[in-house]
Amino acid sequence: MLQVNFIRDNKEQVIAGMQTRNYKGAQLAVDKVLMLDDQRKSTQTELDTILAANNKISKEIGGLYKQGKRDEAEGLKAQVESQKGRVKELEEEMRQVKVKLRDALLEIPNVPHPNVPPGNTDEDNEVFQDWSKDLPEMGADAQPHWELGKKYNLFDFELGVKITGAGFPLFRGRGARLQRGLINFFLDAAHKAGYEEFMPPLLVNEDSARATGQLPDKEGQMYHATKDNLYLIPTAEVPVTNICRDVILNEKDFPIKMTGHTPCFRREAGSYGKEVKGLNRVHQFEKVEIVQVVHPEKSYEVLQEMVKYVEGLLQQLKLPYRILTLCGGDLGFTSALTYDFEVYSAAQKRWLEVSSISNFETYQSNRLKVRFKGSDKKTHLAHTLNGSALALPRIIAALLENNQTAEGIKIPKAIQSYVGMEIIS
RNA sequence: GGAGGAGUGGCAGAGCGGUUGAAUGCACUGGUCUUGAAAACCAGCAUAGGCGAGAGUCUAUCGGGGGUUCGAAUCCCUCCUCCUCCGCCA
Repeated sequence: MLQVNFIRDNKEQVIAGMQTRNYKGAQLAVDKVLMLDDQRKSTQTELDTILAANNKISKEIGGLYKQGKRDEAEGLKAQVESQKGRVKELEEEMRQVKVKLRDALLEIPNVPHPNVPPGNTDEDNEVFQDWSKDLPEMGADAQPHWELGKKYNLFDFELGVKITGAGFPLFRGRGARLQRGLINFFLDAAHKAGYEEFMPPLLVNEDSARATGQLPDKEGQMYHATKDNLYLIPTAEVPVTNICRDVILNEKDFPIKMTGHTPCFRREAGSYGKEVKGLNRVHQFEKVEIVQVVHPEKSYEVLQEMVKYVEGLLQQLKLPYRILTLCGGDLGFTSALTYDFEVYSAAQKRWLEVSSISNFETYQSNRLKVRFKGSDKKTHLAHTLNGSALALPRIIAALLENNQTAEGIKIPKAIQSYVGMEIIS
């Protein structure tokens, strides 16, 4: 979430940003935050005044007892005692106003970067780099990946249903090896690019889920192990970013580059139809995530670097891709600027999103409390960024569909040594 | 899962009801000294929030939450984490 003081100092900018996102009632939401903050301040001022007086008297009582002046001490005791009711009231008021303020702040989205194009839906996203000119033509007999998976026995949705339910694919044989090879390929690439590799826990506690913003906003998106009150991670972003929670860094620690492969669990409640056919949308999938925590002055430079990095991966895989700048209406609530990567799925004749790279500026770090000591010796919030590099199912879908030939599915050179095959036939 | 012990500043470690936001040591930062460094010496060194132009000042925080008390790091309850022993187990 945004800092109250930032909202106070940049009120017009915050409201304008909310309008870019087609947020209704921006002015009202912002005024509510400021009003609640004023209320918080005045309550604290009153409370602090009483507490200061009480503390002072209590110290005097200590002195009086030492001198044996019991009667005087008793009188002062009564004086403090008389304030207790009011203190309780104010403390309760404080608690309530803080909760209200937090809730109001959660309603305020991040301020979009000036480069964010206006617009309402994914139709309005700006194609910032496009390879659509030489899209592969597969012919009428081209098969979608779910047919190819069946044909070559790479994955089995029916068995996934039997074991768990819809949306839990079972990879087998060469399909499983293809996936494992790709994961290793992505992890090795991240390692070469200077990211530290992590294998984090796949269940997280409430604090972690709250810090990266899954709670309370996206509660329904996560699987919840209620007995232990733990959540299955919807992305490695959650455990990996939480490494830096409540940490005060030194400027020389930047940039912090982290990566990790994890399964991701998403309930995707309400999804159905063609959009979710095959591997297009599933409840459990593999993903390699990259996360950076950087100095605020560097974050947009780093965002470009991350885009270039993901671009490099797709080029090595020889997949036709395009990069989109998300418009105001499609931009994630917590992001200031997001680039989506889509690969072309030749048999389905559609673009599939495989990566989303975002700069959250301080929006995430404010909740995480990731700070650093600047050269001015003060603490400041760091900027956080993350992106998929990459999500597996749709990459696999596109690889299978685009590389199908009469002889079989050709494995791109870059990953042959990882997969241990040149062709799936 | 059962029994016992413990959680204090970046680290180590005192304090166990009264001016203790917290001794001391180490680390760190600045200074003196030195050709430079080390050593020695001097000074500084938590986070968040309120008030204030600022100097500053007040409040909260000694694993988390709650309670007792005029007053809690110190007493009580509860939860969490770590250590030791037993049980179970890939």
